[in-house]
Amino acid sequence: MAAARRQFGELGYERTSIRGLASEAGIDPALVMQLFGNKEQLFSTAATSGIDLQALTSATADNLAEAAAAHLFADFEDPERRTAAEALLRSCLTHPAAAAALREQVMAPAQSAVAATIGGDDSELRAAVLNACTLGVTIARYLLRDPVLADADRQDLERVLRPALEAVIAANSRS
Amino acid sequence: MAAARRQFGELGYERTSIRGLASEAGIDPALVMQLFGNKEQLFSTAATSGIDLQALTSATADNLAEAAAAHLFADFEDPERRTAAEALLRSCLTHPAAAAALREQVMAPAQSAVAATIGGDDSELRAAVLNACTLGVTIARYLLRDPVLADADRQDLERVLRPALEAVIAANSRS
DNA sequence: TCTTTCGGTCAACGCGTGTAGAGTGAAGCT
DNA sequence: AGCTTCACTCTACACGCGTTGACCGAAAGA
Repeated sequence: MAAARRQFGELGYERTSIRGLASEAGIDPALVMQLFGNKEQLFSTAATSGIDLQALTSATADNLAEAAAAHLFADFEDPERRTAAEALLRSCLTHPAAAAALREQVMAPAQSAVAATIGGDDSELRAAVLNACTLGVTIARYLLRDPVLADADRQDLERVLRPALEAVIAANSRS
Repeated sequence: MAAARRQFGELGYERTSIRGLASEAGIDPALVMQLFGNKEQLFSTAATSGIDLQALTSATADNLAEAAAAHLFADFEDPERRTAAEALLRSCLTHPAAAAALREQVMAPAQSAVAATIGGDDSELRAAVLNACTLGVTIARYLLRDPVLADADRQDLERVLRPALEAVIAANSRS
């Protein structure tokens, strides 16, 4: 199961084979079938478990930008939680179920939580933009491994990113 | 060739088969081999052609945020240019060559151009964050099709996003 | 007109995949 | 001890894939 998450996270859904994953785990491929029924089901249980949006929902308007930035790191700096999040993100552009899961189980709840916190005009759109920006930084840093972002200190990155998030939060009037 | 870009853009590298793409184009799969040699080569010529960073490199510090936002739309609102960009982006998380191409042929040049324009402390890091944010919005809107972002007006989206980009550009002092 | 070349097609190979079903050995119950 | 159940493995199937090399008809050159 840990092997499943690791391979899904590293290779994506399509390139991950049940045979390869089973051999990494030291078990028989057929056992994987017996336990999870399906490659699809294995993926969805591997990728959608361990998603935790509490940090976002419990934030106030004051510390929202900080919470969003911290949330970005919490999912990926901790090796335990990283694999599940990486599995979901890695396949979200090529696997329809992963895209749907990310949209409906991560982005939509996060957006409504953020929208409720910031309020004002366009709160939904601004929440969506805020999440899209953190998504972009996450992808570029941890998945795409853009050299500048991947090698940056967490503090430096947070210091640069936070003004952007705060700008989205603060611009709550139709100009 | 148009069919190749379309399928790579819609399905990603792994799910796109030469057979399927050839039948959409009404030709024989073997002809594709003969013309491009390889699935890999076909992909790289389909995905890396038509990348145009001129809008970014020729921007000044004053209109950089505007140029970056406009650049985001230019690649995806125009159906002609969209397919190539979409093909590259769709596979950038699962196909190593696509990731490398995106990093080295798109993000790195864009970052150095932006960094040169904004200058100041951490210019490289801030350029990377700026590009990551536009990348995130692009992915969420056009690839992931997040409902809020996908249905938003171009003007509304630009109005919300621009303050964020400007904040990254403007925060050019170590606090 | 005969020959060569060339754009294009056909059938096929070898491989890796997800998946199914029969089989096996140990453990637990009566 | 005998039977049942369970966790697990072995073998095999059917399929779709990228790729190849032989083949074919038409255009061009002698």
